[in-house]
Amino acid sequence: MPSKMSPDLSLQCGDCPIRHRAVCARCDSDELSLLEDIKYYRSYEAGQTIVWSGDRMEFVGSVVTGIATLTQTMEDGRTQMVGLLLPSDFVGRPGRDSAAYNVVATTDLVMCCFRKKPFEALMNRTPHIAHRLLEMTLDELDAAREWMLVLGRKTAREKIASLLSIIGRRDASLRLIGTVDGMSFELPLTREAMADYLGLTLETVSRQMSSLKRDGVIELAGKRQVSVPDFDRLLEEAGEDSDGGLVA
Amino acid sequence: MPSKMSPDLSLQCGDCPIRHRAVCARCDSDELSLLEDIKYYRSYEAGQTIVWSGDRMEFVGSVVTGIATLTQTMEDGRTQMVGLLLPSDFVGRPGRDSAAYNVVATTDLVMCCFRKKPFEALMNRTPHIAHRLLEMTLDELDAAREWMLVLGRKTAREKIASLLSIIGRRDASLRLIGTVDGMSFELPLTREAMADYLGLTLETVSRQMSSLKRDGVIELAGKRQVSVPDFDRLLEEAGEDSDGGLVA
DNA sequence: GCTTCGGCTTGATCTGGGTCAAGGATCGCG
DNA sequence: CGCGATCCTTGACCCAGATCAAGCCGAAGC
Repeated sequence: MPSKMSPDLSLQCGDCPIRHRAVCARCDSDELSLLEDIKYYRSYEAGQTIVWSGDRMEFVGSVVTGIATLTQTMEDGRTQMVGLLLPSDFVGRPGRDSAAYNVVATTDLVMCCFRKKPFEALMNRTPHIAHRLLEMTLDELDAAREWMLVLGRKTAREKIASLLSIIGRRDASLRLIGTVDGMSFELPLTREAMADYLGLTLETVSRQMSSLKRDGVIELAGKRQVSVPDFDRLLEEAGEDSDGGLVA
Repeated sequence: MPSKMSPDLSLQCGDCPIRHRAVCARCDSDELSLLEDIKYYRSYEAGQTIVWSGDRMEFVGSVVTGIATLTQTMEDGRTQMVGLLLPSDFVGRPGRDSAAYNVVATTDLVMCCFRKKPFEALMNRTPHIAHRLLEMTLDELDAAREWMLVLGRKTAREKIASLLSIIGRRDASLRLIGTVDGMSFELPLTREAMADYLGLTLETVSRQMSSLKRDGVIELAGKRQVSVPDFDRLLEEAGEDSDGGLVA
């Protein structure tokens, strides 16, 4: 999960096209080369489950390209997404040996993985990395709690607007674009995945998307390409005061 | 937030009646005495706000007695509880200088506080403590995500049952009682606070409590004293498979 | 070109939980 | 002992969003 507070200061890891948020900005090249030694890449196809909740997880790592989601499921099939992983986000629970959620690739996905044992050893030897990991976990916790407010107290329309603002903001920061008025991005989720994120049904998601479009809050080119003529308007629809909002 | 996975292994800190979950089990007495040097106690009255979201927070610490909550509020007053702090729970965000949520004492409360700067310094010098802090944050993250499923996908009745099962379980573990059938505990929350935790209204909470009582899932002595004749039945009502459930 | 299929939209209807409103129980206090 | 005050319960009604159902659209395959 993203952070508004901690910009991505981390060093480039070898030939990875993304920067590993797990790697502290203060790490020297020695430490980077240690990371280099234990890393490997893996690709997954859209729809593939990377780990099942409860399974042993033998690596940690970062998303390089593509989108993954963390979901929880009840026996009767109700599912709730509890995390959205975009490029540069970290996956894994150092110190835990099994996954607490299903991790699913929703698009084709490339991950840069580190074998867990050596990574943990490195982490224990390298306070900066441990420190950065705590930072990241606190960021995720903030994001999760922010999401609790969305799930518990917002209307369907506000939920959709909140999700769009988060994805838009995240997309802009990945592309190093300031939040100027008028942004445009590709929605990386199906209506169903959006519904699972928001605790809604896909029909309600669809209706509210149509409604936001009808009211000029967003424009849709096709079903997935979204542009937002006025970001503050979107934030208002999301029930957030136009500055900050996330992580008050 | 509690952990099922990490039992409270930490050493007793000086004269605190609780064990500080922040302190790693492997800490030696030297480290404990360092903690001893920077700690102090504070009391709060029921209803008092300990920190406001966004305010500078100059300490971290543990709840000694009483209950506190973490809440987020929208401008129009809708509020969502995002964390429930029971005795021995840790409060604070090492490395962050301002609070992300309101911290409110819902009963009279005593906290054992550590001044933040020295605590962070100690943490940086003491990998075990840093490690334990990461553990605890991961536990809180699990709890928050578990709660996202509750908020997003459960019915009112399931939400109530989930909350009761969490409080009951937590209470039992504090008192070192195994989850034998037949537990009994004092509800530390008003109906309104329960509603804020569950994303419901207080009327709905009240109705569902009555309904669970009518159906023999719980018994109520007065408004706050709850007994659960059959814990598995409660878990079933909560929509959880009777083992584990939390943190799958 | 036609067919199929997954993803999406839209309509009609139903219902869980919100809202509004009227008390009831328990407590501390003068 | 009566008076608020706080917290809780219960009833009547309503509406946002779920559910059920019927297509639409665009890409892939033949």
